[in-house]
Amino acid sequence: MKTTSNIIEQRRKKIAELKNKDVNLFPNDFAVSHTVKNIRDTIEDLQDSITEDNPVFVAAGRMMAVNRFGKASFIRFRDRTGQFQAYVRKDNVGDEAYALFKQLDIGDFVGLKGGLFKTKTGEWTLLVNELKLVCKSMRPFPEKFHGLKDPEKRYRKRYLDLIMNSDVRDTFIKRSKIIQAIRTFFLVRDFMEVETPMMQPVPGGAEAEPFITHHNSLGLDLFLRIAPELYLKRLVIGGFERVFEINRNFRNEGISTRHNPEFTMLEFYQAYADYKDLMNLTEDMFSYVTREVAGSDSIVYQGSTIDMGGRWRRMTLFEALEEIGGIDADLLKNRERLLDFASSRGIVITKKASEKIGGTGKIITKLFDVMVEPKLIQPTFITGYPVEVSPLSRRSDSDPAITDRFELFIAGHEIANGFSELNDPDEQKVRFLQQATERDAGDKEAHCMDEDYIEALEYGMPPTAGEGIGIDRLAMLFADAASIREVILFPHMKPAGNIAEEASSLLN
RNA sequence: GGGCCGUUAACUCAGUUGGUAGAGUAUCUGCCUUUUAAGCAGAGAAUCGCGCGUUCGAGCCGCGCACGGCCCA
Repeated sequence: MKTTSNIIEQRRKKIAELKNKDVNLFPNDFAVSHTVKNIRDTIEDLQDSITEDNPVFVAAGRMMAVNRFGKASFIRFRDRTGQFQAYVRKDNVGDEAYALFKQLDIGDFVGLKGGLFKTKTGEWTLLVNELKLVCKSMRPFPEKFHGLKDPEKRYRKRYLDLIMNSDVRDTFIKRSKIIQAIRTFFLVRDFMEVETPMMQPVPGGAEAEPFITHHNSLGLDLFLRIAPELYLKRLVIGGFERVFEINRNFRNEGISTRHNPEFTMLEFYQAYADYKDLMNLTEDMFSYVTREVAGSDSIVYQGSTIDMGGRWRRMTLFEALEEIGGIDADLLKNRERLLDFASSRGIVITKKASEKIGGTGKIITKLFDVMVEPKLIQPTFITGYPVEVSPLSRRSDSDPAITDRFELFIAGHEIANGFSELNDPDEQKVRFLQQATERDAGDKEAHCMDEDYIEALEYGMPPTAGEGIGIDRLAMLFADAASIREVILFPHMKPAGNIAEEASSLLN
């Protein structure tokens, strides 16, 4: 315990007085029969026929503001459906209840019963006949006008952020709606929602460094999943031809405005489809979600209007590099010139990518990240990814150097990644071995060999296409949020001092 | 990992050249039965993120650390 503030002491004292008067500060028997929305809907429906006696409402909520006038007061209270004003008069609620009411604070929960009237200024207001304390708050709330702004406090005490900042509330309501819309979209298309392991003996399905955990009784190290991909494809092999999962992935990498170590991913797989089908499906899905969530075909993100309806531009990686990145086509075929070009632009190519013998895939995708990606504001599918950066994708029939794969970019962010699945077990094995070589060379993000997955493929996976979509980044788009922390309820933070100490002593 | 910025009352923020800390809101007391950032009168409230240093003297200058934000890797 660090600070005991004067303001909290005062409140504690008041609480002690209430207890002495046998006031139950935390009752659990107040029966709520109306929400604020019910009240507003009734006003909408009945209008002029409303009197102070009829109809009568019983509502409850947190007191957000109080204007006291001696023997009468206005309060504003809030429930999950909205905020409403109530008027508490001593001669209406009685001396005893009004005396109790005078002891209450902003932040307390109250139960209210009464009819409706219109104030001088024309605002419909609950005329309280009965008032009960439903829950006492022991701490002072942030100031009503400026609210809670300090980002560190907002993230650490998200509950206060949600109470004080309505735009934050709206963001998370929106996020929930996005996920529900996606779920509906898939369910009506005969996809089945599944859950696959979060703890995996071999981490796979993506190129990333995993978190390691340990199972005591099995004496076994396990990895928090970096992707569900290989398990979802096992389900396709098992006969679930259309599956999707919306769940958390964990990647042991830095934290930034676009990265949280745990993040939410949608992955879905459809048998007898290819990557082109999925591009069409993605357009349909985004168009549907946008209409459901934003109520139109477009959204505004960081000042740009983004058209989410209709069909989107499709171009290959090389086309994008030439046309948008302004890179000469001949350059793209020459490894040394590519490296020179990158260094002349101050683009750092990692050692493992530049030293690697053979393909130029990693150099090219890096150039793309820097020179093209930020410019892809309107939704754009990029296709033609090199085989070496796509270890799980099916090789293109027309060009053996590339795969049947796309990525989707919106507002300069990678939003989705999809491809026709590699279902030839022997080739998959060769690809894994290639990755293993890179792993041995020090690339911690290279894909792991997964023998069990190869065996599964050997039983036969029908032609299938699959896709992953970052839900957090999607939520950022709809919420017009510049940072991923604004769309994750409890983003990861370093523990604040004493919490870290307490946690370590807990383990010892 | 690097650069820049921030951390002062419950909240939002000021704080001059280095001279023992200010406002608004919130809180407390009194008045007030149609307010809505209510009003009037009064009062209380600060380990200036933490540590070390410089100095007669540090919120302010220096060094280190912690946490956070933005940008870069």
